[in-house]
Amino acid sequence: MKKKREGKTTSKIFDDHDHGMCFDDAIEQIENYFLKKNLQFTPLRRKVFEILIRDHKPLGAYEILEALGRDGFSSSPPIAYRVLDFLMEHGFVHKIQGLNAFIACPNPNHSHSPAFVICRKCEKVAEVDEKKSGISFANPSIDNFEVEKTTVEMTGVCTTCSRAATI
Amino acid sequence: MKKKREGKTTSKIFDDHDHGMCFDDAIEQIENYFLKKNLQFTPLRRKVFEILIRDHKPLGAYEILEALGRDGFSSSPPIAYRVLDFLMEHGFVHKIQGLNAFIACPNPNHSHSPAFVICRKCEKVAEVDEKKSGISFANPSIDNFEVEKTTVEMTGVCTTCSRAATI
DNA sequence: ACTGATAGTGTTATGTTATAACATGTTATG
DNA sequence: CATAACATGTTATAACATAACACTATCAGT
Repeated sequence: MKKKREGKTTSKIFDDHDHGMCFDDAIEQIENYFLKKNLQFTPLRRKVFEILIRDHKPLGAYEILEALGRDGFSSSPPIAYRVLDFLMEHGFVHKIQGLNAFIACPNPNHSHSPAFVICRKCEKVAEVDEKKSGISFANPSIDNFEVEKTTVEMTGVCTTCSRAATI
Repeated sequence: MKKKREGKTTSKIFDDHDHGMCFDDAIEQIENYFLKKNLQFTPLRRKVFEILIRDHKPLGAYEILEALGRDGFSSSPPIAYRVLDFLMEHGFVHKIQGLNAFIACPNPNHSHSPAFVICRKCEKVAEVDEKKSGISFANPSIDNFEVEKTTVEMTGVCTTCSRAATI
């Protein structure tokens, strides 16, 4: 029951989001990936990923733990952190440093140097690619240094929130 | 006793660091800035800045607190966090998200969108400007979003550490 | 000088995020 | 079917951060 994205034209980063596609595609992709790599997509790992992809918003580790508890899993901290580490290693989850929170990556084939746009009011987060972000961070190379991983986060206010505010 | 930088030519980001200049210049700059802005450069604020600029490496809030305690100041957490917030507001301290640590900014006149290079082995950190970093993040502008602040951190291994390792 | 506003520091308590260490269960493989 | 490797569970604690309130100092206006 795979939905296709409806024919929107605007590229409003926080709005043009067809969640049905996201969820189903993402589950399928992660299943395929794990199969191909001979990794176990266990019930716990599946559940954590589902929790994250369901809302597609950043969740703290302890929020994830609560959700796990509600669904009958153990809810002691290491459970969440271990699974999150695992999913992050494989690019299916990213940590949003500015929020101490985790977000699912629906498409791990994306650049492995994601950038995030974070609204500090509604705390919505969008993952953007280099072109959209106006930020270029491909292959950063520094004298005397080998870059392994980049963290790029842009915090501000989305138009929805700024319109809502009197300020 | 202001030292001038010696005539090095390489731009080895982790190595070409004349600390004497850094410290004295930085203290002078922050004093002038506070004077001009009619802000108090109190003993506590001075001490926190000195602690950070002394080693010019990232320190956790609790490391700073220990140092404060040794120097006769109170060492309960809010003390450090308040001063750090204050110094960050004015650009003299930055937080390194990837380390939950704070680093002094010797030159707050730099771009207000700093980027950091972090060695995950020795945990040394260098602040780089856009040109050096190969990363361009000036005026990032996103559809439907007003960027207020950017966080850019590049984690990897510096050549000193990678030479030292057998790996 | 008195009053009140503001800013800075101190203190206690607690909230939040993350990991260490070890026990138990489960799966793949020789 | 033994055993190595992987996965999960549990307890305890470490590390990071803030809330709420008390006290002091400084300074502007009266």
